[in-house]
Amino acid sequence: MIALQEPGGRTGMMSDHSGRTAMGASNDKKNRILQAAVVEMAQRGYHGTTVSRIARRAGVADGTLYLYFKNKEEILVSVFEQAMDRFLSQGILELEPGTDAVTRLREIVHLHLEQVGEDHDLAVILQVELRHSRRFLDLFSRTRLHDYLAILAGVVEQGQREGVFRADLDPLLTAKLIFGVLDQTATDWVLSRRNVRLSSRAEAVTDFILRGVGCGEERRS
Amino acid sequence: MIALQEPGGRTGMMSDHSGRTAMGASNDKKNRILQAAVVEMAQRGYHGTTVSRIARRAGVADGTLYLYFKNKEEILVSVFEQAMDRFLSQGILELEPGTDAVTRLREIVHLHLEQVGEDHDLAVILQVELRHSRRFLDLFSRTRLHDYLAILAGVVEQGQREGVFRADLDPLLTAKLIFGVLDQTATDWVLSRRNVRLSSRAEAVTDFILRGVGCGEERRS
Amino acid sequence: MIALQEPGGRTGMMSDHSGRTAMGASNDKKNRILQAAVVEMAQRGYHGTTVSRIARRAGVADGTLYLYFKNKEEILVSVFEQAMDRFLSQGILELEPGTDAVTRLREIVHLHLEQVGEDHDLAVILQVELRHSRRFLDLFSRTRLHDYLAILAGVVEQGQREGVFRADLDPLLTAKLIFGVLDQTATDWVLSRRNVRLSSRAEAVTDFILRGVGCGEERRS
Amino acid sequence: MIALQEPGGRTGMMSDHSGRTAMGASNDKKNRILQAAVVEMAQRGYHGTTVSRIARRAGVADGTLYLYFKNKEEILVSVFEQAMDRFLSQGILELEPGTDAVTRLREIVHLHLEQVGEDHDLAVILQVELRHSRRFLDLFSRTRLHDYLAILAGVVEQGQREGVFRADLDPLLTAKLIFGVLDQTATDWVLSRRNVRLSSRAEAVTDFILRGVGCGEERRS
DNA sequence: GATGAATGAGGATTCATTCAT
DNA sequence: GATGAATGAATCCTCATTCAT
Repeated sequence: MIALQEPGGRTGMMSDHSGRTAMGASNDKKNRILQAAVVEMAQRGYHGTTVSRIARRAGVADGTLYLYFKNKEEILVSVFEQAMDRFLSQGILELEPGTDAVTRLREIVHLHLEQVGEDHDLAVILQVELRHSRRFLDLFSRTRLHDYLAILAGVVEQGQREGVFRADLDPLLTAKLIFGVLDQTATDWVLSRRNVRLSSRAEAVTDFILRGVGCGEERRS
Repeated sequence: MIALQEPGGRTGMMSDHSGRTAMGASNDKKNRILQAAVVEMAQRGYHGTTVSRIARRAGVADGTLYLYFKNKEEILVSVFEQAMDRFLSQGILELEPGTDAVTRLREIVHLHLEQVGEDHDLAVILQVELRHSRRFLDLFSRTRLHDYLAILAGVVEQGQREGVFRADLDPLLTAKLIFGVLDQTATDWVLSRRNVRLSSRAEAVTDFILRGVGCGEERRS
Repeated sequence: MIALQEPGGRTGMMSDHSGRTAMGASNDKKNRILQAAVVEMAQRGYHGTTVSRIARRAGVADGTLYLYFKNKEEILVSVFEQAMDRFLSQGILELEPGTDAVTRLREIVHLHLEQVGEDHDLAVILQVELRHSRRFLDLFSRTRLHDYLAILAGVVEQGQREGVFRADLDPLLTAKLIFGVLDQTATDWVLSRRNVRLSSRAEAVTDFILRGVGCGEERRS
Repeated sequence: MIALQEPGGRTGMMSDHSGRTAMGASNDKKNRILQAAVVEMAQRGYHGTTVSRIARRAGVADGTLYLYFKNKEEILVSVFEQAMDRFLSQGILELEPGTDAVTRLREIVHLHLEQVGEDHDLAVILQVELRHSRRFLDLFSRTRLHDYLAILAGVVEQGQREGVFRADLDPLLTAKLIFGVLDQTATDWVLSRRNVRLSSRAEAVTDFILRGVGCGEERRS
């Protein structure tokens, strides 16, 4: 699992009793660099982020970054991957498939918003910086997002089998629309920066997804 | 065509009867610069776009850009504004409010996708490059997008008054979710670059917005 | 012809009356950069030469170098080519072929040593820095040096036809050995840096080439 | 094999009876470093050679190099000295002076070309890399080369005493010209990299040195 | 003696912006 | 208005050297 340690020197102390200093320290430093890159990128944006600033924030020399990453781009890609990993690994991909489609959808919506809403820096990266170039966006779309959409599409199909979702839906297209709703909600939250929890919108969003805007009368048109 | 404001306010006076030379030429040059910037930005991305390349493509000297724009950023902001203007001005803002909400929504969806799908360069800018930095995203959100969302919210309210949209919807929140669906559809199209027309998805999208994924049975849960 | 102007602002004045300032100035600046590179390279060596130092010596900004040269390497290659051009263009390649082989050989030896001995900075570059890497040495060998050796070999053949050079000599091999004698003489002069003129050794060198070390008795062994 | 001096002077004491471990191992590691440096330098050139690469090739840590050499330059100087030592120690300096001058010259030529032609890596260093900078060239000229030239000059003088070399030759100057011929032959071989043995040219070279290019008729001019 | 992680000075290159013509 | 040569600040990256373990 990829959990970020806190930077700031605390983790250096708590090497338990395992004496695994070598790798522990190395991992620690790499994580400190990544964490510094996250903060820099969230604050200054992808191109405003300089190697020197990351190094300074991480408390290491500029050259040290190159012991852990091939170049600047690799650092930033790692930040993206970490953000995605963190977003996806904590729950969404492991939702037990036993439950019914509606419940699963509800849980996914909740988890999605909860994950994004948990760390504002990572949220900025996920919702803004990650979209930075077509290259990244493509990368993002074709790897992680693809898995995510597959899960959503699976839920749609499950719902169709259970007879609770409309049978005429194209599962993948629908998955993308659902993702659009979630993504827009997250981006709106990142930009508006109100003091509400992002996940507090989960209900309304789920409702929109399940029922749309209509109240049923339109259905026969 | 979109009328671009003159910078500096001077040339705006000498319109019409003065012949097209003075302002016509000026406007022409400025437009050429903007057009060049659009193409460069769509091809190379926001940060890959250099002043020199824009100038070369526009067929003017580097220094000339600074006669029409204060700096590079202003050029790019103008490109964004132009993209938004072009997107919005062609219909959406002028939809006659006489029709019923469902029809209006259907028309908006159709127009949105048609507009974005019309010019691929502008679509890339709108869906990808515009999202690069929080700064631009903020700008985008707070100005033009805001107007757009207001219109969508208005349609939602209209639908509620007409009794065809659920009364418990928050109009603005719902407007954002609708926008999310449209935006995701557009982004997906830009990235996948298939040879389908973007507007061919209008039906499915409208349907999703109006009815959601559920088939009604879930409504009472 | 590639003659170096003097750097130091004198040439800027003497634009005659042609008013060809644009290209004149441009050429002037490029030459100033090249001249500065020559001095830097002679003093600090190939790798001790930095772009900044060249720029400073040339009296221009660092970035200006890149208006005239693609990168640092191109500057240094130009210096080499200039050194070779200057060395070869002034006489050796244009020796009238009417004279007898011995006279021509004598003239070549004299010209070679005179050319190299004329400008110490260029001599250092020619005799030391040019040998800097196999890459340059190869380049040097395969282009300019090749022409030079062909001329020398031609003189050898001429001498053989005239019956004054031994008939059993391989012309090209002999040309290389002659070049070796000249080159070593030049390098020795560059390194020893006595106050003798390099060309003062021309007689002894010619003599060595023509007669070798033996006094004839050895000939029949 | 060439005995390398110990740096720091300490280990030089504990020779022979102490077993081969202490000094043997030390010498071994130092030699491995030098060998690695030779290969790296021949392949990548003087400036392309990094401390890390030498260390990696030698199978030691970067820091270890600094236990045996003060800095990078000292390693490279040692490589040069080793190359020169190896070149000179194997015969040339120990040619028995009993023989006549012509035979000795013939032997020197043969040995020179044989030595250089024996190890291509060392040949590259001797003929190309050593010439990189005036600094190294000076070092080269003033130390080992000086001894070599003295021997050549001695042979010239001997030949003059024996009456087989012309009496009007300046011995040292002549020695340099002879060296020039040998050196050029070696460089040419290194660069052309044909599959001929370098020493196969010994005859032609000796012949050139002894008789020059003339066939005697010119002698009285 | 050995290690190799860490350092940080140094250098090539880009590019937005200016300004003399 | 138009030009484009010139600028120089800014930035990524390399690599010789050190030093705690």
